[in-house]
Amino acid sequence: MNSALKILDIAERRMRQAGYNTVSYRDIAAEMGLKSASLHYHFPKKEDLGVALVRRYAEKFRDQLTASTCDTDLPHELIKAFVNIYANALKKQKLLCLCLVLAAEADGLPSPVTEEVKKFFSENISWLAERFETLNFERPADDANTMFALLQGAMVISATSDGYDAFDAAVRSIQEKMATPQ
Amino acid sequence: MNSALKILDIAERRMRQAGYNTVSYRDIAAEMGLKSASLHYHFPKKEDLGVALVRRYAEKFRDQLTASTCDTDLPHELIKAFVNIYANALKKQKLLCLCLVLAAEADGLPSPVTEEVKKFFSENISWLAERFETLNFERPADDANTMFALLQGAMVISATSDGYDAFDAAVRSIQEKMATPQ
DNA sequence: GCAAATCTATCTAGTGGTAGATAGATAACT
DNA sequence: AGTTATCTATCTACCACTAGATAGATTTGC
Repeated sequence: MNSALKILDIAERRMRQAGYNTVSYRDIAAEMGLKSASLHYHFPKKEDLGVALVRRYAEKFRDQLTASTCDTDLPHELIKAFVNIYANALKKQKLLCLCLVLAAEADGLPSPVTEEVKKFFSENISWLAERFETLNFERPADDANTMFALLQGAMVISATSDGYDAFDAAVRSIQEKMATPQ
Repeated sequence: MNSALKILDIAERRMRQAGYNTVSYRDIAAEMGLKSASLHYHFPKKEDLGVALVRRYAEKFRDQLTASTCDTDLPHELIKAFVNIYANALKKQKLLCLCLVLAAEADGLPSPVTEEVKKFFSENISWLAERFETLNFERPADDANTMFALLQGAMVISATSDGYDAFDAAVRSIQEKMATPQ
């Protein structure tokens, strides 16, 4: 019953560490104490697992966006809340954004997976743009793209760094420039 | 003689499209009209190929930084020149930064490869920081990290996008905010 | 100057291992 | 009894990598 969930949990963690192609049914099964064939019962093809993974990830992300911390009229607070979603994942779980990792190997992915990743990006950038618009930013769409891109970039750079200096520096600078839109 | 170069060219292109683990000696050899075994003469282990690839990439990047377009005292021009290095790769070759792709799957890479990627990032951010410093930016180090992270993020997002709207939007916004540091 | 030795770059052939995936049996729960 | 979930066993395809041979170019020694 919760085997499917467990598979998703393990697959997500591993993919966020090393990418889509490095993760194998064998390894996931071994960590669960199952045989790799059993995983195909839950996710017939790896592509199915990939799609399910991104869909669940997008859903969890949506939940975080509707959480209390994002419900503010202060630009500074909103930006901080959004940044913290990724900052927490990076520093506490030491994991990158699933969709960032997948997008980096987009051409090597089954196209249904790439499609889901694409949706995740456009959905989140749109969400940010809408919020910026209600906060009367001058260029809400551009700023949303900038904010989102900056976070993804700061994450991927810190994947090979020892600490989080690069991430913090990148974020610090943008927070100052964006929190005062006028 | 230039087989090694050809291998590097093909491997770089393929890795920048689909990541390290998706690229195989077999596929590279097939494209060259050779047998995969022959590739091991030039690069004994895949790890050797990976390291050589990042080193050559870093070198080519260094050359672009010392090119005439980057030799300017106008913040606006410098930023534009730096942005164009990646914008050109993305739009003309439809390729992401090699190190971005590799960093996204860092935990699945041989550690010598990850080390080279790390060097590439720190080297380029340092270069930017130094230039920003001579241009009297208020926070040169932070701005360098922001600039670099933003570009990497904008690239990875546009890997799954149809056009370059997201990339252009992200870059447009940062250019305005950074070109007027005071 | 010629012969021997070495180097370069490729080949054929094969190793052991891992990938995702399938078929069919079996167990467990309801 | 039927559904759910896992098993065993197997398949085909691919992976990185190695051994050993070969043909041609280059270098070395006499």
